[in-house]
Amino acid sequence: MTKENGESCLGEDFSFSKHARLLNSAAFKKVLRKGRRFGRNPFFVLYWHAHGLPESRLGVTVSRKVGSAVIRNRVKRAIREFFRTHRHRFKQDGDCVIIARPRAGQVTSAQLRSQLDRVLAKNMSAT
RNA sequence: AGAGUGGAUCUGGCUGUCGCUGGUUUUCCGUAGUGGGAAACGGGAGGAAAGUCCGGGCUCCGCGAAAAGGUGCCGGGUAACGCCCGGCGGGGGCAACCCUAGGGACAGUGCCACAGAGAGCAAACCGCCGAACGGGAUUUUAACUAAUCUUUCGGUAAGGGUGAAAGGGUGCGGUAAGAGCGCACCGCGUUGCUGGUAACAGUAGCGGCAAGGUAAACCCCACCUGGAGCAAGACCAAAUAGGGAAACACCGCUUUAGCGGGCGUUUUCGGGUAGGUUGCUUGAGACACUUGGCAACAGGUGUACUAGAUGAAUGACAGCUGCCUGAAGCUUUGAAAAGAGCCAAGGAACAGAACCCGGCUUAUUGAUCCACUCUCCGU
RNA sequence: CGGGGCGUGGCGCAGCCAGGUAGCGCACUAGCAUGGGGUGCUAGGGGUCGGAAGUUCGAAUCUUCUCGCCCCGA
Repeated sequence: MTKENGESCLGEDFSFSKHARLLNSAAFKKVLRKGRRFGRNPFFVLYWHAHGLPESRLGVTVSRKVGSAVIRNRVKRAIREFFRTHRHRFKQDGDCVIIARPRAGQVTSAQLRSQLDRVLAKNMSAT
């Protein structure tokens, strides 16, 4: 745990194991109720809740309104890939929940990544 | 060469970097035990994984019948089926071939709107024909002579008209006019014979139109089905609240023993939520060869083990290269029409396992192979 | 993943089981009553019943397939 933690602080580790994910319904509810909405655009809504642990975690919600099972899988993979590669830009001591809105199912993966980049650049500096 | 029919298979490949997930091996940390981390190796979506329309396995509940529901030409296959195969009947196509919920309407009940004279033990509106005689009208005649119309009674299902459907069709005879009234052929029903396991087909005799449609209306007949579903079920088991039992302390009754109460404290028990483990992937299986069978399929031998996630993995990026379309231009064959090659650029669908099988249905890109039919040309 | 329900004018609903005329309320248009508006009265327009096949003489209704929406089971 301690070794891996030191690497992640340097921003060189691109792994994304189970420790970095929200794994049950209670964790999601905690972030959505007690956390704060810090970013929003027509494709996503982002929530943040500080938990005190040294490692940041991610939860992704894609409802059935986004599209079929193939489209939902594509959106989830794009969001997780972005979190994995841009993890150093997120704050390290909290949980993040990204909810995809219905328009996210109508664009390509590259467009999803650029939209996430814009919403993160705009809102992380403000916080 | 063109047009078409049926069936089968596949759903691009290779390399690199960064990731996810389960398995095996090694190793590190920690523990009474369960465990946590790292590295290496080799696995990781489909023909429909979909819709959930059927049939099963598996699990729990129930176990007497009935009700309710389903299936429906015949024979076979199958664990079973509403599926598949082979036949029969009907319909379509020049043909290869395709489509077909296809039992029963003399067991019973219901419905057939509108239109039409009549619509379910049928019916006479216009017609056609005959008779009655008397009255009237018109024409005609030497003459109430003849004809037509009108009235009444009767015959008729040929023709018209209505309708989805009007109680067989065509032809000849027959008749006052007509009619299965008679005859021939077709159709229908029925009895036999022949072929076939059967559905049914063929054929002979008889009957004489008696028997309209609708059962995806109720229904009858034959056969089948208990209900729910892996979020089934089994096991482990926090925090909080609540329940049972015991002990201590307290209160009431009582001389004590003891009995009762329930505020409190401690211990303990079982149920059970979050959560976890299991069910969970080796199977009525797949592939190859072979035997039987027209076939579906069945038997035998051999080979390999081939996804198991659970806020839910199977991905992202880059390069090279096959496949398809291919503007303009260039090269080339050719008299021309047109064809071939190079090439920018673009395209590659439908879609994501959730306990597992067998089917059906629906969505869909491109390619390859096999068999067959028709038309044209050449030999 | 599994189990149920609903699609009918602009909106909310009948009609479907038992097949032949698509109707009700609000809304819309026009006229009348009023000095004008509201209100009231009269008249009218607008849907082939989510889509496609089939059964039937005939389908919103019966059967099959399909599309969309909603609800329930942690």
